[in-house]
Amino acid sequence: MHSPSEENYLKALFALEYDGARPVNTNLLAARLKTKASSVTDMARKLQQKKLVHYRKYRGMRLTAGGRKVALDVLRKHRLWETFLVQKLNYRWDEVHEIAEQLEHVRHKDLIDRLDAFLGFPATDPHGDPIPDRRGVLRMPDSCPITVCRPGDRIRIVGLRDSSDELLRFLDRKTLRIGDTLTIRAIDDYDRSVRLTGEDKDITLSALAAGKILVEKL
Amino acid sequence: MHSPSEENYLKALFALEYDGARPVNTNLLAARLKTKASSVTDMARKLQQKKLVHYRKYRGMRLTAGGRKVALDVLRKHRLWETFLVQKLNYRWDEVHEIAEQLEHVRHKDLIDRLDAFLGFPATDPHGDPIPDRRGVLRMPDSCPITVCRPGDRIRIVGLRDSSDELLRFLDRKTLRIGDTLTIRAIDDYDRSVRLTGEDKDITLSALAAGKILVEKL
DNA sequence: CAAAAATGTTAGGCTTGTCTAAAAAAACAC
DNA sequence: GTGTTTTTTTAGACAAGCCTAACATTTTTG
Ligand SMILES: [Mn+2]
Ligand SMILES: [Mn+2]
Ligand SMILES: [Mn+2]
Ligand SMILES: [Mn+2]
Repeated sequence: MHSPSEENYLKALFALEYDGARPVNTNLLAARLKTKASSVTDMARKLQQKKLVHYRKYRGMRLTAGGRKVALDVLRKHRLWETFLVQKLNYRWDEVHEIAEQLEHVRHKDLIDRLDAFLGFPATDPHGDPIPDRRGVLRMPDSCPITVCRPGDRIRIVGLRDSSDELLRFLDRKTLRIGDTLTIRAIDDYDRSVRLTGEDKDITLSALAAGKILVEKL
Repeated sequence: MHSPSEENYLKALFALEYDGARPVNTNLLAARLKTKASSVTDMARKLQQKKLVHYRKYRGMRLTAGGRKVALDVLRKHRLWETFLVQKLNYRWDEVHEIAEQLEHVRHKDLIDRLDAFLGFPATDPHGDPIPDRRGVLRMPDSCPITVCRPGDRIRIVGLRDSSDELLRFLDRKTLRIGDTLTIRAIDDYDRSVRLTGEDKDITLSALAAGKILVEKL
């Protein structure tokens, strides 16, 4: 079907398009995949032949409907395996990405649907990212960064703008987790830093950090 | 470290040595891996360079201590993943081999030890094969084929001579499983076929089938 | 033990995925 | 709009892993 490498390219392509890059530039994809532009060009031609992307020389790539479906299948696998690793094997949320990066390429008829059932059909992965369903439908999160909240708002943390290990460990140090319920106490006029309180916490976040944390208003 | 292909060669080498082939012939390994003799020769040279096998032209291969350890690690992973697939994802025992063939190559510091703990440190896989411990120690099974039993013996099925899908499905049809306790009723003088009874079964096995089933006497 | 058969190795080629360096095209700047 | 800078593609190379066909060695056999 598709090689691990092809799957990685398609998943990266999906992520970049999701973030608004349309079409996706050669160098952008190269940076994301830590590879060289020339390798990306080679893969672009191969994926185009397989009708997984639209590609015109010097004009970048876009996923076709078929390529998008493959990308969503890989994303589903990635996020379900991450959920397994955290919920069942007690990994920390900053340790699972690289393992899932390998597990997402394991291929078998209904392995992933059985894993989904075993995990109780989770809606999101350990980082708060929505898990595509088996048809490839991705729930659009109804959330906003903390930076757009007002003092007095009651909020719940539902996701992150990115899941870099640095951000994840930062949140661990602040004892903030997906699902936490908090109240915005104040936003400082000088540096837009945010003071929040929860159960038994009183936390101050820089505007930089607050901008990475996605919440829903309660 | 080692590529999936190298790991597959080492695991196959271990299995063939375990069955008594020492040294292992090029063609034997080629048949086992469904590849060509010339590919095996190529890999022999590479594994020798990595000091994972001893190899002399025209004389076959033998695992070194290092190669044996790698093979046992892969075997451990294979059997633990098989156990996971059967116990947690409800796969049948004849479906899990090919999936484990992929999962065994996933590499991460203590993934397999965590999986081991999650499964409750199983001693054997779904086919009754012993699971090497983390140091690479493989418990030697104390079992014999049904064919060497005598009428009147009380036995427990503990393993199989091979785990081919055909044998596994044959045993399913006969409602025989690992762990079943049975009594040998008779061995026919004409064709050495065996009649056994258990809980609520009365089964006749050909000598061919009986020779594949490993039991311990109670 | 010499010829024949079986087994194993080498030579050369293919594919996938990667890279560097050179060339081409596009975008930017004045 | 022309020249410069940036981006992208092409050309050519390489490693891994596999293949076929030709050749070499070992084993078997009469
Ligand atoms: Mn991956
Ligand atoms: Mn995630
Ligand atoms: Mn394998
Ligand atoms: Mn097994």
